[in-house]
Amino acid sequence: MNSERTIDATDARILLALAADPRATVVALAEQLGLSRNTVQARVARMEQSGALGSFERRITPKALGHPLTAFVTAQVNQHQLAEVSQALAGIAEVVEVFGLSGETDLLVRVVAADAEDLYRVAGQILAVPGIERTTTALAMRELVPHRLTPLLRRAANRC
Amino acid sequence: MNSERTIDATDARILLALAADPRATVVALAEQLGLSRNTVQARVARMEQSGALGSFERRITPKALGHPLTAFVTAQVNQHQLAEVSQALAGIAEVVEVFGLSGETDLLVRVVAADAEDLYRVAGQILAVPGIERTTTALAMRELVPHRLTPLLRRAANRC
DNA sequence: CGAAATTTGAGCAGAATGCTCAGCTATAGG
DNA sequence: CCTATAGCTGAGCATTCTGCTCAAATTTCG
Repeated sequence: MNSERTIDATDARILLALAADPRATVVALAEQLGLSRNTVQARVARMEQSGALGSFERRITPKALGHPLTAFVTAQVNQHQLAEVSQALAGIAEVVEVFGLSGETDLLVRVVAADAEDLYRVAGQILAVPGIERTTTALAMRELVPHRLTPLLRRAANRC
Repeated sequence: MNSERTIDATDARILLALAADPRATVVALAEQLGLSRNTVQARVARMEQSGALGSFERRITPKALGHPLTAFVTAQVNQHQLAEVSQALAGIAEVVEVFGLSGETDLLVRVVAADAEDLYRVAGQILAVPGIERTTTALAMRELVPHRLTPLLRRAANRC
Protein backbone atom coordinates (compact mmCIF):
# COMPACT_ATOMS: atom_id res chain seq x y z
CA MET A 1 0.00 0.00 0.00
CA ASN A 2 1.75 3.09 -1.21
CA SER A 3 -0.12 5.51 0.99
CA GLU A 4 2.62 8.11 0.96
CA ARG A 5 2.02 9.21 -2.58
CA THR A 6 0.36 12.52 -3.27
CA ILE A 7 -1.83 12.98 -6.29
CA ASP A 8 -0.95 15.10 -9.29
CA ALA A 9 -2.91 17.65 -11.26
CA THR A 10 -4.53 15.06 -13.51
CA ASP A 11 -5.66 13.02 -10.53
CA ALA A 12 -7.12 16.15 -9.01
CA ARG A 13 -9.04 16.85 -12.20
CA ILE A 14 -10.45 13.36 -12.16
CA LEU A 15 -11.51 13.76 -8.55
CA LEU A 16 -13.18 17.06 -9.30
CA ALA A 17 -15.19 15.43 -12.04
CA LEU A 18 -16.10 12.63 -9.67
CA ALA A 19 -17.13 15.13 -7.01
CA ALA A 20 -19.50 16.67 -9.52
CA ASP A 21 -20.96 13.28 -10.42
CA PRO A 22 -20.04 10.41 -8.09
CA ARG A 23 -21.56 7.80 -10.36
CA ALA A 24 -19.79 8.93 -13.50
CA THR A 25 -18.34 6.07 -15.46
CA VAL A 26 -14.70 5.85 -16.43
CA VAL A 27 -15.67 6.34 -20.05
CA ALA A 28 -17.56 9.53 -19.25
CA LEU A 29 -14.67 10.88 -17.19
CA ALA A 30 -12.19 10.12 -19.96
CA GLU A 31 -14.32 11.89 -22.51
CA GLN A 32 -14.96 14.89 -20.30
CA LEU A 33 -11.30 15.33 -19.41
CA GLY A 34 -9.92 14.58 -22.83
CA LEU A 35 -7.93 11.61 -21.60
CA SER A 36 -7.79 8.07 -22.77
CA ARG A 37 -10.16 5.65 -21.09
CA ASN A 38 -7.18 3.53 -20.24
CA THR A 39 -5.46 6.33 -18.39
CA VAL A 40 -8.46 7.26 -16.31
CA GLN A 41 -9.05 3.64 -15.42
CA ALA A 42 -5.47 3.21 -14.29
CA ARG A 43 -5.47 6.40 -12.24
CA VAL A 44 -8.76 5.74 -10.51
CA ALA A 45 -7.60 2.24 -9.68
CA ARG A 46 -4.35 3.56 -8.33
CA MET A 47 -6.05 6.12 -6.15
CA GLU A 48 -8.49 3.57 -4.85
CA GLN A 49 -5.57 1.27 -4.19
CA SER A 50 -3.16 3.69 -2.61
CA GLY A 51 -5.48 4.96 0.07
CA ALA A 52 -6.06 8.36 -1.48
CA LEU A 53 -9.74 7.56 -1.18
CA GLY A 54 -11.06 6.79 2.26
CA SER A 55 -13.79 4.30 2.97
CA PHE A 56 -17.21 4.62 1.46
CA GLU A 57 -18.76 5.23 4.88
CA ARG A 58 -17.55 8.79 4.72
CA ARG A 59 -20.22 9.54 2.20
CA ILE A 60 -23.05 8.44 4.45
CA THR A 61 -24.95 11.18 6.23
CA PRO A 62 -25.61 10.33 9.89
CA LYS A 63 -28.86 12.21 9.53
CA ALA A 64 -30.10 9.59 7.09
CA LEU A 65 -29.30 7.01 9.75
CA GLY A 66 -31.65 8.72 12.15
CA HIS A 67 -28.94 10.71 13.93
CA PRO A 68 -29.42 14.31 12.92
CA LEU A 69 -27.52 15.76 15.89
CA THR A 70 -23.77 16.27 15.90
CA ALA A 71 -21.78 17.28 18.95
CA PHE A 72 -18.15 17.70 19.85
CA VAL A 73 -16.98 16.45 23.19
CA THR A 74 -13.58 17.54 24.41
CA ALA A 75 -12.11 15.39 27.12
CA GLN A 76 -9.15 15.46 29.43
CA VAL A 77 -7.62 12.05 29.94
CA ASN A 78 -5.02 10.43 32.05
CA GLN A 79 -2.40 10.01 29.37
CA HIS A 80 -1.22 6.68 30.72
CA GLN A 81 -4.61 5.19 29.89
CA LEU A 82 -4.85 6.66 26.42
CA ALA A 83 -4.97 3.27 24.71
CA GLU A 84 -7.73 1.93 26.93
CA VAL A 85 -9.69 5.14 26.61
CA SER A 86 -9.61 5.20 22.83
CA GLN A 87 -10.57 1.54 22.74
CA ALA A 88 -13.52 2.23 25.02
CA LEU A 89 -14.58 5.17 22.89
CA ALA A 90 -14.38 3.02 19.79
CA GLY A 91 -16.88 0.74 21.51
CA ILE A 92 -19.54 3.44 21.53
CA ALA A 93 -21.45 3.36 18.26
CA GLU A 94 -22.39 7.04 18.36
CA VAL A 95 -18.73 8.02 18.49
CA VAL A 96 -17.92 8.83 14.90
CA GLU A 97 -14.37 10.12 15.13
CA VAL A 98 -11.77 10.75 17.82
CA PHE A 99 -8.64 12.89 17.61
CA GLY A 100 -5.82 13.21 20.06
CA LEU A 101 -5.02 16.88 20.24
CA SER A 102 -1.68 18.58 20.87
CA GLY A 103 0.10 16.86 23.71
CA GLU A 104 -2.11 13.80 23.58
CA THR A 105 -3.68 14.79 26.87
CA ASP A 106 -6.84 16.14 25.27
CA LEU A 107 -9.32 14.36 23.07
CA LEU A 108 -11.78 15.69 20.59
CA VAL A 109 -14.69 13.29 20.20
CA ARG A 110 -17.20 13.74 17.44
CA VAL A 111 -20.52 12.13 18.24
CA VAL A 112 -23.90 11.88 16.58
CA ALA A 113 -27.24 11.37 18.28
CA ALA A 114 -30.88 10.84 17.51
CA ASP A 115 -32.11 13.61 19.79
CA ALA A 116 -31.15 15.67 22.83
CA GLU A 117 -31.88 12.86 25.25
CA ASP A 118 -29.82 10.45 23.21
CA LEU A 119 -26.95 12.91 23.18
CA TYR A 120 -27.17 13.26 26.94
CA ARG A 121 -26.94 9.49 27.27
CA VAL A 122 -23.92 9.26 24.96
CA ALA A 123 -22.18 12.11 26.76
CA GLY A 124 -22.71 10.17 29.96
CA GLN A 125 -21.22 7.04 28.44
CA ILE A 126 -18.14 8.98 27.43
CA LEU A 127 -17.70 10.54 30.83
CA ALA A 128 -18.03 7.09 32.38
CA VAL A 129 -15.03 5.75 30.48
CA PRO A 130 -12.21 4.98 32.95
CA GLY A 131 -9.36 7.38 32.39
CA ILE A 132 -11.52 10.27 31.25
CA GLU A 133 -11.44 13.03 33.80
CA ARG A 134 -13.32 16.00 32.47
CA THR A 135 -15.53 16.54 29.45
CA THR A 136 -17.16 19.47 27.75
CA THR A 137 -19.95 18.94 25.26
CA ALA A 138 -20.71 21.42 22.52
CA LEU A 139 -23.66 20.88 20.23
CA ALA A 140 -23.15 21.65 16.57
CA MET A 141 -26.02 24.01 15.89
CA ARG A 142 -25.22 24.83 12.30
CA GLU A 143 -22.99 23.49 9.61
CA LEU A 144 -21.67 26.82 8.40
CA VAL A 145 -19.27 25.31 5.90
CA PRO A 146 -20.21 21.74 4.97
CA HIS A 147 -17.33 19.35 4.53
CA ARG A 148 -15.56 20.05 1.30
CA LEU A 149 -12.24 19.61 -0.44
CA THR A 150 -13.12 21.19 -3.76
CA PRO A 151 -11.07 24.35 -3.20
CA LEU A 152 -7.95 22.35 -2.49
CA LEU A 153 -8.70 20.06 -5.40
CA ARG A 154 -9.11 22.99 -7.71
CA ARG A 155 -5.80 24.39 -6.60
CA ALA A 156 -4.13 21.04 -7.21
CA ALA A 157 -5.76 20.78 -10.61
CA ASN A 158 -4.52 24.17 -11.75
CA ARG A 159 -1.01 23.74 -10.46
CA CYS A 160 0.91 22.94 -13.61
CA MET B 1 -35.28 16.16 -2.57
CA ASN B 2 -36.70 14.09 0.17
CA SER B 3 -33.84 14.63 2.58
CA GLU B 4 -35.97 13.95 5.62
CA ARG B 5 -36.23 10.23 5.04
CA THR B 6 -34.24 7.83 7.19
CA ILE B 7 -33.00 4.60 5.79
CA ASP B 8 -34.30 1.18 6.79
CA ALA B 9 -32.54 -2.07 7.67
CA THR B 10 -32.21 -3.18 4.07
CA ASP B 11 -30.66 0.12 3.07
CA ALA B 12 -28.23 -0.22 5.95
CA ARG B 13 -27.26 -3.68 4.78
CA ILE B 14 -26.61 -2.35 1.30
CA LEU B 15 -24.47 0.44 2.70
CA LEU B 16 -22.50 -2.00 4.81
CA ALA B 17 -21.74 -4.05 1.73
CA LEU B 18 -20.73 -0.89 -0.08
CA ALA B 19 -18.50 0.13 2.80
CA ALA B 20 -16.72 -3.21 2.46
CA ASP B 21 -16.30 -2.76 -1.27
CA PRO B 22 -17.00 0.73 -2.60
CA ARG B 23 -16.75 -0.38 -6.21
CA ALA B 24 -19.13 -3.28 -5.89
CA THR B 25 -21.64 -3.44 -8.72
CA VAL B 26 -25.36 -3.51 -8.16
CA VAL B 27 -25.45 -7.08 -9.38
CA ALA B 28 -22.83 -8.17 -6.88
CA LEU B 29 -24.65 -6.44 -4.04
CA ALA B 30 -27.94 -8.07 -4.99
CA GLU B 31 -26.37 -11.49 -5.07
CA GLN B 32 -24.53 -11.01 -1.81
CA LEU B 33 -27.59 -9.75 0.02
CA GLY B 34 -30.05 -12.15 -1.50
CA LEU B 35 -32.12 -9.40 -3.03
CA SER B 36 -33.29 -8.80 -6.54
CA ARG B 37 -31.06 -6.69 -8.71
CA ASN B 38 -33.99 -4.41 -9.33
CA THR B 39 -34.51 -3.73 -5.66
CA VAL B 40 -30.90 -2.89 -4.99
CA GLN B 41 -30.78 -0.61 -7.98
CA ALA B 42 -33.88 1.25 -6.83
CA ARG B 43 -32.63 1.62 -3.28
CA VAL B 44 -29.18 2.81 -4.21
CA ALA B 45 -30.70 5.31 -6.61
CA ARG B 46 -33.10 6.51 -3.95
CA MET B 47 -30.34 6.96 -1.40
CA GLU B 48 -28.18 8.81 -3.88
CA GLN B 49 -31.16 10.95 -4.76
CA SER B 50 -32.46 11.69 -1.29
CA GLY B 51 -29.24 13.04 0.11
CA ALA B 52 -28.49 10.05 2.31
CA LEU B 53 -25.12 9.98 0.60
CA GLY B 54 -23.00 13.08 0.82
CA SER B 55 -20.71 14.28 -1.90
CA PHE B 56 -17.89 12.18 -3.20
CA GLU B 57 -15.31 14.62 -1.84
CA ARG B 58 -15.81 13.14 1.57
CA ARG B 59 -13.91 10.08 0.48
CA ILE B 60 -10.81 12.01 -0.46
CA THR B 61 -7.99 12.00 2.06
CA PRO B 62 -6.45 15.46 2.50
CA LYS B 63 -3.16 13.69 3.04
CA ALA B 64 -3.22 12.46 -0.54
CA LEU B 65 -3.65 16.09 -1.55
CA GLY B 66 -0.45 17.00 0.17
CA HIS B 67 -2.08 18.20 3.38
CA PRO B 68 -1.26 15.63 6.04
CA LEU B 69 -1.87 17.96 8.98
CA THR B 70 -5.29 18.46 10.53
CA ALA B 71 -6.06 21.08 13.15
CA PHE B 72 -9.11 22.38 14.92
CA VAL B 73 -9.45 26.07 15.44
CA THR B 74 -12.08 27.30 17.86
CA ALA B 75 -13.06 30.90 17.45
CA GLN B 76 -15.14 33.46 19.23
CA VAL B 77 -17.06 35.71 16.90
CA ASN B 78 -19.19 38.75 17.02
CA GLN B 79 -22.51 37.06 16.41
CA HIS B 80 -23.85 39.92 14.33
CA GLN B 81 -21.19 39.23 11.73
CA LEU B 82 -21.69 35.49 11.63
CA ALA B 83 -22.73 35.46 7.99
CA GLU B 84 -19.74 37.48 6.84
CA VAL B 85 -17.40 35.42 8.95
CA SER B 86 -18.58 32.11 7.60
CA GLN B 87 -18.39 33.45 4.08
CA ALA B 88 -14.82 34.61 4.67
CA LEU B 89 -13.89 31.24 6.13
CA ALA B 90 -15.42 29.51 3.13
CA GLY B 91 -13.00 31.53 1.05
CA ILE B 92 -9.98 29.87 2.65
CA ALA B 93 -9.17 26.67 0.79
CA GLU B 94 -7.58 24.96 3.77
CA VAL B 95 -10.78 25.34 5.76
CA VAL B 96 -12.46 21.98 5.35
CA GLU B 97 -15.48 22.27 7.61
CA VAL B 98 -17.00 24.85 9.94
CA PHE B 99 -19.58 24.32 12.65
CA GLY B 100 -21.45 26.84 14.70
CA LEU B 101 -21.46 25.54 18.23
CA SER B 102 -24.09 25.99 20.93
CA GLY B 103 -25.28 29.57 21.01
CA GLU B 104 -23.76 30.40 17.64
CA THR B 105 -21.14 32.53 19.34
CA ASP B 106 -18.41 29.91 18.95
CA LEU B 107 -17.07 28.34 15.82
CA LEU B 108 -15.24 25.10 15.31
CA VAL B 109 -13.09 25.28 12.21
CA ARG B 110 -11.47 22.19 10.81
CA VAL B 111 -8.42 22.97 8.73
CA VAL B 112 -5.79 20.98 6.90
CA ALA B 113 -2.26 22.06 6.10
CA ALA B 114 0.84 20.93 4.28
CA ASP B 115 3.18 21.48 7.21
CA ALA B 116 3.56 23.42 10.44
CA GLU B 117 4.43 26.63 8.70
CA ASP B 118 1.45 26.31 6.41
CA LEU B 119 -0.79 25.74 9.40
CA TYR B 120 0.58 28.85 11.05
CA ARG B 121 -0.23 30.83 7.96
CA VAL B 122 -3.78 29.48 7.76
CA ALA B 123 -4.35 30.14 11.46
CA GLY B 124 -3.27 33.71 10.81
CA GLN B 125 -5.72 34.03 7.93
CA ILE B 126 -8.52 32.86 10.16
CA LEU B 127 -7.64 35.26 12.94
CA ALA B 128 -7.53 38.07 10.39
CA VAL B 129 -11.15 37.55 9.38
CA PRO B 130 -13.21 40.59 10.46
CA GLY B 131 -15.59 39.59 13.21
CA ILE B 132 -13.36 36.90 14.68
CA GLU B 133 -12.18 37.95 18.09
CA ARG B 134 -10.22 35.11 19.63
CA THR B 135 -8.97 31.80 18.32
CA THR B 136 -7.39 28.71 19.75
CA THR B 137 -5.59 26.25 17.53
CA ALA B 138 -5.24 22.60 18.45
CA LEU B 139 -3.25 20.28 16.26
CA ALA B 140 -4.67 16.80 15.68
CA MET B 141 -1.72 14.63 16.68
CA ARG B 142 -3.38 11.26 16.26
CA GLU B 143 -6.52 9.94 14.73
CA LEU B 144 -7.47 7.65 17.58
CA VAL B 145 -10.74 6.57 16.02
CA PRO B 146 -10.81 7.16 12.28
CA HIS B 147 -14.09 8.38 10.86
CA ARG B 148 -16.57 5.54 10.76
CA LEU B 149 -20.27 4.84 10.68
CA THR B 150 -20.14 1.08 10.56
CA PRO B 151 -21.27 0.53 14.17
CA LEU B 152 -24.37 2.62 13.60
CA LEU B 153 -24.97 0.95 10.26
CA ARG B 154 -24.71 -2.46 11.84
CA ARG B 155 -27.21 -1.50 14.47
CA ALA B 156 -29.57 -0.22 11.81
CA ALA B 157 -29.11 -3.40 9.79
CA ASN B 158 -29.94 -5.69 12.71
CA ARG B 159 -32.91 -3.69 13.88
CA CYS B 160 -35.79 -5.75 12.56
C1' DC C 1 -60.41 -6.14 4.10
C1' DG C 2 -58.51 -3.31 0.40
C1' DA C 3 -55.31 0.18 -1.36
C1' DA C 4 -50.61 1.42 -1.93
C1' DA C 5 -45.96 0.41 -1.97
C1' DT C 6 -42.36 -2.84 -2.61
C1' DT C 7 -40.22 -6.79 -4.45
C1' DT C 8 -39.31 -10.03 -7.89
C1' DG C 9 -38.09 -12.27 -12.24
C1' DA C 10 -37.66 -11.68 -16.86
C1' DG C 11 -36.07 -9.60 -20.95
C1' DC C 12 -33.41 -6.61 -24.09
C1' DA C 13 -30.46 -3.14 -26.35
C1' DG C 14 -26.78 -0.53 -25.42
C1' DA C 15 -22.89 0.60 -22.70
C1' DA C 16 -19.09 -0.16 -19.62
C1' DT C 17 -15.58 -3.10 -17.75
C1' DG C 18 -11.35 -5.69 -17.40
C1' DC C 19 -7.75 -7.08 -19.90
C1' DT C 20 -4.03 -7.19 -23.28
C1' DC C 21 -0.95 -5.34 -26.73
C1' DA C 22 1.89 -2.31 -29.49
C1' DG C 23 3.19 2.21 -30.65
C1' DC C 24 4.07 6.85 -29.16
C1' DT C 25 5.75 10.66 -25.90
C1' DA C 26 8.11 12.60 -22.38
C1' DT C 27 11.46 12.87 -18.79
C1' DA C 28 15.50 11.75 -16.19
C1' DG C 29 20.10 9.65 -15.82
C1' DG C 30 24.38 8.23 -17.60
C1' DC D 1 23.60 12.93 -26.91
C1' DC D 2 21.49 8.57 -26.11
C1' DT D 3 18.89 5.36 -23.65
C1' DA D 4 15.90 3.49 -20.11
C1' DT D 5 11.83 4.01 -17.65
C1' DA D 6 7.35 5.45 -17.01
C1' DG D 7 3.11 7.14 -18.65
C1' DC D 8 -0.37 7.92 -22.35
C1' DT D 9 -2.92 6.31 -26.28
C1' DG D 10 -5.91 3.73 -29.45
C1' DA D 11 -7.53 -0.59 -30.59
C1' DG D 12 -9.79 -4.87 -29.87
C1' DC D 13 -12.55 -8.46 -27.52
C1' DA D 14 -15.34 -11.32 -24.39
C1' DT D 15 -17.88 -10.70 -20.50
C1' DT D 16 -20.59 -8.22 -17.51
C1' DC D 17 -23.41 -4.44 -16.08
C1' DT D 18 -26.72 -0.87 -16.71
C1' DG D 19 -31.04 1.36 -17.55
C1' DC D 20 -35.42 0.54 -18.63
C1' DT D 21 -39.89 -1.69 -18.92
C1' DC D 22 -43.56 -4.92 -17.58
C1' DA D 23 -46.64 -8.01 -15.04
C1' DA D 24 -47.23 -10.76 -11.17
C1' DA D 25 -46.45 -11.79 -6.32
C1' DT D 26 -45.87 -10.04 -1.78
C1' DT D 27 -45.83 -6.98 2.03
C1' DT D 28 -47.35 -2.92 4.60
C1' DC D 29 -50.61 -0.23 6.69
C1' DG D 30 -54.83 2.46 7.37
